[in-house]
Amino acid sequence: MPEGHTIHRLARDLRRDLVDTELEASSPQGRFASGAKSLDGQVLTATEAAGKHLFLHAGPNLTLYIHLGLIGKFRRFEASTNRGDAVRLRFEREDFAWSLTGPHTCRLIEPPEVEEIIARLGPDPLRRRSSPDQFIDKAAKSNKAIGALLLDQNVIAGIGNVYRSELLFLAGIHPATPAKNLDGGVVRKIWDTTVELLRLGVRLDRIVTVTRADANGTKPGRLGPDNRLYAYKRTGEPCRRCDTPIATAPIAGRSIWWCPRCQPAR
DNA sequence: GCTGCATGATGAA
DNA sequence: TCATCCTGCAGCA
Repeated sequence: MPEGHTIHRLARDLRRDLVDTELEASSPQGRFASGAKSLDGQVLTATEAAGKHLFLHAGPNLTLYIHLGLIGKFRRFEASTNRGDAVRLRFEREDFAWSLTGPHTCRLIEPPEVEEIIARLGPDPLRRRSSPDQFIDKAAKSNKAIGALLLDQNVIAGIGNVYRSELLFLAGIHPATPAKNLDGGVVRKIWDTTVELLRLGVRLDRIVTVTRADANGTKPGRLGPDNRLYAYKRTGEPCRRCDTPIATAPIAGRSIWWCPRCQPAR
């Protein structure tokens, strides 16, 4: 589930649940035993998300750095449903627990590394002061397909495989279009849409891109599991706007989906 | 029960 | 570009 919206939502939920409290940390599965031991008893001071990277600050020089990767999850369980198994890190409370499974990265780092990680990311549409300028500049100079560029975290941080298909659908751009062929205004518009969609994703805690108009008046939050997206994984199904079958092909090593009519090749 | 895939990133080739 | 890592679960026998 992890694109940028997931991580920012986690930062928010973990902040509400755990900031200013003493952590009760353990590593049931054992792979983070020493880290959990270091965190145990520390007070969580702040949480922070940058792109798909999550930072839990426990004091001025101790930060837990988590990247969920493709299959990682960080979930909140009621105490009664709290299960062990593959849990890399658990924060236990009286009534609930946060359980981290399958993360790509989970380790303790110090402030300089936090800065390095954030510095090498492209602008994150969900961070307050981020500006699209760098993204627009890089796009203007890139020979890469826009479908590939949107996945490059050094160019724009937080977009994943679902959002890249959906953003290009909404922009009416064929995913194989070289980024530098796109007008700056078009790229800026992609950014604006990304801000909008990621924010909605944080609020709903799920990816929804279909607009009200295309959902026949149904509120996006009420859309069923099969009508929240325009293109992603809809191979052969009719486009929600023009009924043309959705196409797919690999770009940057992963499948992308588009509507051949709404997003014609140029 | 087993296989393969998944909203990701990396290091080797 | 490809294999690899991490886990869970849909789809299949």
